[in-house]
Amino acid sequence: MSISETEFLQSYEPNKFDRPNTTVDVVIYSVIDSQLHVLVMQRENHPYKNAWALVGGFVDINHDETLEQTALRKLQEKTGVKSPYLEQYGSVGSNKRDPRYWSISTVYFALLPYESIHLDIGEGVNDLKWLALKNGVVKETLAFDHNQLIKACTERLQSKVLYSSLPFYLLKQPFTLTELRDVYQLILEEELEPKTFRRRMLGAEILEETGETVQNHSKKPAM
Amino acid sequence: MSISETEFLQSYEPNKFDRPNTTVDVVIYSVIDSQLHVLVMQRENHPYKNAWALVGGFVDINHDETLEQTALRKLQEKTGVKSPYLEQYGSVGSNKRDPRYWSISTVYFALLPYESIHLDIGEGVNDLKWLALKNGVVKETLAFDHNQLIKACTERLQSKVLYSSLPFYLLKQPFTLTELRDVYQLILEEELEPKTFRRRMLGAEILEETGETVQNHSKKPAM
DNA sequence: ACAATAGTGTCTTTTAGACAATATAAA
DNA sequence: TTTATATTGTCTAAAAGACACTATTGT
Repeated sequence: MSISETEFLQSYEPNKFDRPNTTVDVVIYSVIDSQLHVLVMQRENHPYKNAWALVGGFVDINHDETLEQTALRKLQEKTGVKSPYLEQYGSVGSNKRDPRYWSISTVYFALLPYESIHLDIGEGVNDLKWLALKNGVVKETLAFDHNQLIKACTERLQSKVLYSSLPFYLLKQPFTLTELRDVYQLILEEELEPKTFRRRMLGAEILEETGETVQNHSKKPAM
Repeated sequence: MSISETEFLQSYEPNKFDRPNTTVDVVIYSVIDSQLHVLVMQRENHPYKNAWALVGGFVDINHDETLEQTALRKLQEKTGVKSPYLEQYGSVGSNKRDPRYWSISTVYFALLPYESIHLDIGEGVNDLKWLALKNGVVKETLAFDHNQLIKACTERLQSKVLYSSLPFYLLKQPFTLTELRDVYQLILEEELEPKTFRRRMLGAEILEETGETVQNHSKKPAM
């Protein structure tokens, strides 16, 4: 009196149970004019019509093979970048965060050098713009819980930065050690001792000296 | 020629779009006989009928208000524990990981003192058992991608342990510093200098001395 | 007294921080 | 030469590691 797994799968009906909506949102970071920014898009449709929101959208189970592919697809649609630094922050899910329905959003964050970005507004979106981050938050009020998501992602980013190479992904290669230190300082919102910073970076043996020099103001460093 | 948000919401039909199945799985850690263990349940139904799997199940949008509540519900059903240490690892989602359908699992991990657990098999489950962790993995092959999930969670746990108080949640209070050190060593799978360990723990000012002593083998510490 | 384990003293090494000193190139 | 910024030297302070030593209690 039992069926095999094959028989079970053949008769499986996914729509027999109520399920949450599932979306992916991406916090896209870049450095513009010596300030950390996040990309947002203006929604063309309800809910939150005309409000600004994180880059994101529904998981398309007919085209996306994985959650990460949903994130990459959204990111590429808007910025043209195919292989960014992309990391999952985590998921938020509740019956309150989206007025339509019980909703889960899996949140990713991406780090892109500004020079590699070619914005493309695409469908379902009125406009795109960059919002400056100050103290880990943006001033403008965004759709859904997206202000909170930015805050949480930025805290995660800050906590990971000091002993990692994440900020590399915000700069176009090659870069000087001073430029790199500036980016660390932007993210952490605090000063770093130049000497200590160099010691750590060179000690980590991730960097490679190019021999090139820069005629910016005075001397020039390596990468 | 446009409708208001209220009108939009009234006519919203969630089932118009295909959506993934959404589940929550919990990696429940506890220390038994000086070994780190993970709780698994034997599935009563297809798919993977009779195979062992992490404690978990579908998000019930009619009863759960948040994703975390789904995790807490599952955890309480099986262990009776109401307020464990619970943290989200993240989500995995793909069209391959569940033979039924495109599936997202949001993975949590929990730390419980073994003494506070009262196992309850409940419905949909044949049996429950603890699997010992060795080198961050369990020997037995589990359903779905659950072996990978345990591995990933354990790595996360290891990376967070050293400068945190997480292992406190695996011990029943009060405990001795030696017991605490043993737990750190179990998780990290390496020896810790007793002197250095005491310095750090007492320096962190999270612990409180009880004055009590233990007649275990010889002398006795504080908490 | 001895064995076993808890806990301390203290020396060495490593790492971070502070900050003065030097180097280079543009104006 | 002056100025601005990059880069180094070096002293100090804090933390981690090593390891021998002392303390307590059951046998």
